[in-house]
Amino acid sequence: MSEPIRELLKKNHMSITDSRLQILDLFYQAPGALAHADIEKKASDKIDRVTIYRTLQTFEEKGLIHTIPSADNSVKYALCKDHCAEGHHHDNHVHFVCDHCSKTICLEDVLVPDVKLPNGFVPHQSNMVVNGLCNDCK
Amino acid sequence: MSEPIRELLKKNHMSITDSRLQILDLFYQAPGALAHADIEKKASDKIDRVTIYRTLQTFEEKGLIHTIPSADNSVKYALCKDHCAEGHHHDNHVHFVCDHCSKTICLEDVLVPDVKLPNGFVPHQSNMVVNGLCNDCK
DNA sequence: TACAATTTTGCAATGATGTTGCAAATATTG
DNA sequence: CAATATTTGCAACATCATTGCAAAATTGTA
Repeated sequence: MSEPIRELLKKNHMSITDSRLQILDLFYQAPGALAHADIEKKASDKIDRVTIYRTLQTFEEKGLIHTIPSADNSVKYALCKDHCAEGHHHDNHVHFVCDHCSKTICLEDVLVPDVKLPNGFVPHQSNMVVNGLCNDCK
Repeated sequence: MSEPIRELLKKNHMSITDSRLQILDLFYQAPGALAHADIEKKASDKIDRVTIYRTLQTFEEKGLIHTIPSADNSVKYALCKDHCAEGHHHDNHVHFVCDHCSKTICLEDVLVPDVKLPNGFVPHQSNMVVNGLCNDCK
C-alpha cells in the first residue's frame, strides 16, 4: 500500500486505517467511478458494508471524493483530482456514463457550461452527465 | 377528476383506472417534480405502493413523464410537456433543484447545452441539474 | 514504548426502498 | 351483458441504507 495514500489521509486529518487505505487505493486503481457495491466486491480483505458507507461519507465530507448523479438511482463516487476544500467541492466537470460498458468517467477537462436561468433563479452548482459510448467501446 | 386527463390516458392507449387518474392529477397540480414517496403521501385514496411503482413505470414507458437525475439517490418524475414518443423522450431541458425548499423544477425553456467531448467519446444524451435558490426562495 | 483517550470497526437490529407471483377486482371489447 | 384482457392489492422477498453499542485499532503523550 503506497505512501502517497497515507499522506493524503494524514493531510486531511483522518486516522490511517486499513479500510481507508484499501478503499482509497481502489479509487486510485479504478478506471472510473465506483459505487458502494463495487467497493464491496473488489476489496481484497472483506470490509463490512457499514464501514464502507461510513468511509465514503467521511471521504466526501473531507473533499477526497465527490458523488456523481445518475438517472437510475445509483450513486457513484470518484476522486477529486484537485483538492477540494472540506465541505466545498469544486468538481465542476462533466461526467460521462458509457451505455455499453457502463463505466462512469470524470472528464476533468470538460467544464460544465453556464446556462442562463429564468428570472429569479440563483444558481449555486451545476451537474452534467452525458451518456453515450466511451473511447473504449466506440 | 378532469376530462383532459382521461383523454391523455386514452390517447396513449392506456386503460383508465382510478389510480392512474389520481396520480396523473397529482402531477398536474404539483409545483414541481414528484418522488414515489410524495405520491404515496399525497394520494387521497391510499394507493398501494406497488401500484405506484408500476404506474410510474408505465407512464414513463408511454412518455407521459420523465425521470430527473439527482446526486442524492432520489429519483423524481415530472410531466413531459411536449408529448414524448413512446420510448423516445426528448426532455432535453435543464432541471433545477432548490437548496432551500428542495423543489425540483423543469426549466422547459432552458436547453442542455452541447459540450465538446474528448476524442473517442460519442454522446448520446445529456442531463443537466442546477442547484440553487428558486424564484420563490430567493 | 506503554498507556489513556479518542476514533473507527463490525455486528445486530431496524427501516426504507424496490421487485415478483398470483388471485381478485376492474376495465375494455364486441 | 358476457368474455377477454388488464390492473390492482396482498404477501413474500430481496436489496440498500442507517443507528446503537461494545470491541478493536489508532493517536497523542508521557
